[in-house]
Amino acid sequence: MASEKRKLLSPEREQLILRALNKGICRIEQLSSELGVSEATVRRDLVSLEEQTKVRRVHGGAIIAQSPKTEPIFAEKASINPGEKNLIAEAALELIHDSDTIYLDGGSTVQALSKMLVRRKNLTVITNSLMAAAELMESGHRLILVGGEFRAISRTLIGPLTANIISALHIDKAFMGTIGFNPDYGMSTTDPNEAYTKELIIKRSNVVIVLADSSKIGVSSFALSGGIADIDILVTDSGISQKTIEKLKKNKIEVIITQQENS
Amino acid sequence: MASEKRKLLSPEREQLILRALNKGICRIEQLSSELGVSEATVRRDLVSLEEQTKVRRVHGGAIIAQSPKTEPIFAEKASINPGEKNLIAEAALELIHDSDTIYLDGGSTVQALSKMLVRRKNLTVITNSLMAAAELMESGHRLILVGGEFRAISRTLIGPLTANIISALHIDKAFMGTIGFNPDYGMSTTDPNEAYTKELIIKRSNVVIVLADSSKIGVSSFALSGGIADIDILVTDSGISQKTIEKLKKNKIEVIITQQENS
DNA sequence: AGAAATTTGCAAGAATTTGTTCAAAAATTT
DNA sequence: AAATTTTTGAACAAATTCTTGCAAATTTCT
Repeated sequence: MASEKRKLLSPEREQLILRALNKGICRIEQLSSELGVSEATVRRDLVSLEEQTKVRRVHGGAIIAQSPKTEPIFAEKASINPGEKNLIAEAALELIHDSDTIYLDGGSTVQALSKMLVRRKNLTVITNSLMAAAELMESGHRLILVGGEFRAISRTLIGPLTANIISALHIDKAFMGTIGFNPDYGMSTTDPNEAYTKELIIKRSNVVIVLADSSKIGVSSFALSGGIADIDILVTDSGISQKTIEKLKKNKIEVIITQQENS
Repeated sequence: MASEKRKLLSPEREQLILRALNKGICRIEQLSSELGVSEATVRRDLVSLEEQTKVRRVHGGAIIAQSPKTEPIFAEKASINPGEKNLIAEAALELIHDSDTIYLDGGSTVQALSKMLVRRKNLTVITNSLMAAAELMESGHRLILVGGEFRAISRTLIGPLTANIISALHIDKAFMGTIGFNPDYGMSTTDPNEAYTKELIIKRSNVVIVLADSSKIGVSSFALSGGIADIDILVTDSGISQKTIEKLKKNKIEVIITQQENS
């Protein structure tokens, strides 16, 4: 779609290459013609990107590396730090009361919360997460899926189509997962379509609650998915720094910190 | 028959092999023809995948290493006579070509069809069935869920909210399951909301294909979910009566009858 | 503008990958 | 248990892709 005649500088090309690679694997020849440079140049860019561990080079092309900017696949992610995630989910559960209308976002922490919802009654649960939906199928709660395009890596429904249903709903409390949480800018995630859906939800919610363990804090990913001003409550663990807490409180964000686990 | 336009890079092949293996396609020869590469190359890929402990090689093919990863997301209820349903699904699969945009309804026969879609490439699959969605999660096809209220008994999304997304879509071929199929009145089902969603889909589809084994024919349920005039093709088994076939042909419905099984 | 530094494109040699062939190994049948 | 068929592993050739050195072009700095 972009055949620019103007010469591109290497940082610009690398950005374009990364964007192309986000859609999957790309071969050298294709990148060369899309960017209008020789294959040798593409190779050099890829070498540079590989040194930054952003890309994995393979014979004939390259694919995005599973770096901190990319999500681990769902199965792995769930097992990284289950104890911490469950503590955060427990704290979040305290915010949910019988007969609430809540939204559950994707992500393993929110997934942990969904497992606990049997302890509440008569909820209306709206979600874009197929994992959460599977969990709640037999729960007896009213369950609404937002619909939209399926994103395999996060097992969520995302993209413009989600707007059709989300705009018809009203949500009391939205429980959001995230890839990165930056106390200055807000939440970020890897996929612009996923970010888009998150922003839609935030607009339709009375209270926005972010569930993020402290390893997410300070991390920035590709696409901004909700600014600091949109967030009402952050639930996290004790790994968060005092400085960050102060900064968030200045932005009127309530910070809930789980108790330290005794090991 | 297979669409082999460009060369695939080894990571792409490995991805496809993993997908195929998840579906039970496990012989070297099958993988070789699916991917359009020689058997030696498939073997080399399998060796690589085995080194990553993603696959276990056996004489004649390979099997996936971690089975309890993707399978138990949505529990599957054992079907009553899977043989007949699979035959119907096989016949329906012949109506689907690479790059089609299709809709998959709920029901076990349509579910059987969804399992076979790995044999097609680059489909856009729209569905309201969580079972079908679970099946297609790793398939590589584009997958769109319609969203809406979840009905536990059928594991489908139904009701007025589904209209928001369905009305934004256009469908080539809709594969519909049903509870009852009456040659005079059409399809019927037990839940009015489910019937409502079925009718929406039928309105947005070029070709409406009903998958119903002969035990459904003549049965009428509570809520009408699609008149005879809306139906283009019926795929069923040889239990259908000649009289019914005549009646349907008068209504311009093509009847596809599966071959009798030899046991 | 001119010079220095960096980047880009090209091409030859090196390295990978892929398909084919064939003997050894494994499974199946007689 | 022997014979037949099938599958596997290894070696080799052909084709593609990668690396590297070098000249031309572009950008940057003074």
